[in-house]
Amino acid sequence: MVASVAVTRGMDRDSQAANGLPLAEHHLLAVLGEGPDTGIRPTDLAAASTLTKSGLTRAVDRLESAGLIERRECPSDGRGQLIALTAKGRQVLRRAAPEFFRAIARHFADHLTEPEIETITGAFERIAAAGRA
Amino acid sequence: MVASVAVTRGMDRDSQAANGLPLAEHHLLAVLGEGPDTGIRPTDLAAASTLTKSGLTRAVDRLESAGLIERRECPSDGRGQLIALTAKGRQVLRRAAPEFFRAIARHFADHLTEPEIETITGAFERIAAAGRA
DNA sequence: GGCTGGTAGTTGCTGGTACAATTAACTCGT
DNA sequence: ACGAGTTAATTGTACCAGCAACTACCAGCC
Repeated sequence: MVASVAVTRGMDRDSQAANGLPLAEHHLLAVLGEGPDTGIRPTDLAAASTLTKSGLTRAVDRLESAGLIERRECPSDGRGQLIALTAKGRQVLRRAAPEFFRAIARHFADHLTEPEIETITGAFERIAAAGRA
Repeated sequence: MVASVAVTRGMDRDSQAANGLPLAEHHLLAVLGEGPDTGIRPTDLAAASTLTKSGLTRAVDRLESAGLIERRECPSDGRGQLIALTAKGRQVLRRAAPEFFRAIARHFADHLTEPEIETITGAFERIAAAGRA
């Protein structure tokens, strides 16, 4: 717990310094960047992030006001929507990526050996999946 | 990040259900329970927890109002103080411990193998130490 | 077709946390 | 012994997150 908070806080500081975005919001952009261009459903985005549905709503509000993402209507479900990166959002993400990876190294990966990283990645993927269940 | 938030949130729910205390506060009691009976300095307690100094001040306020800990004057430093468990706090901690360990198992350890736990414990201890530096 | 049960997303509200500035007390050099 | 600089803890402020209640929409059954 202590370690994860230390890493998260360090990354959050760096993220804010680099592009003004809190870590959670940068992470949303990153998830969107890896998804289909048509966008991702808010519920799925919440599950892939560290936020609940309500927290996601506000984060999406902020990012939308900043012009980094947009809400689109969902063709298959009148209640739902699709969240997608704007061109600006894509650019911000691309420019921030190098520093983001350096931050991961500084706060996390540099303290570990290669086999440790393998182990941790696999184990935590399993835990995250269990949390979604 | 996603995994650690999932674990933390699950544990927090369980902790609140078990004894009405948020995870962060239960953790403070646990740290105090393992320290010397004379108490621990707030700054050290903050470093051993997930809180900053200011967050710690409020958490200590709450736990003190609840009668679980007490602030004592620090004999060696007039500015400082020593935070120590009260008898009631010690009792609450003891009663909550079994369920707390079950929660760790449910949300974390049960998903992992023994060697994975070894690896992760060592690695994260290192990261936590780096975060304190 | 209409009704019942369930799901998607939003909003009012409350509480916790961090940051920065503040006060009080310690330490070291002269 | 005194003053400059540092450290311990608190507080004012602003923000972010979650829960629970709400609205709008979908799906399946009679």
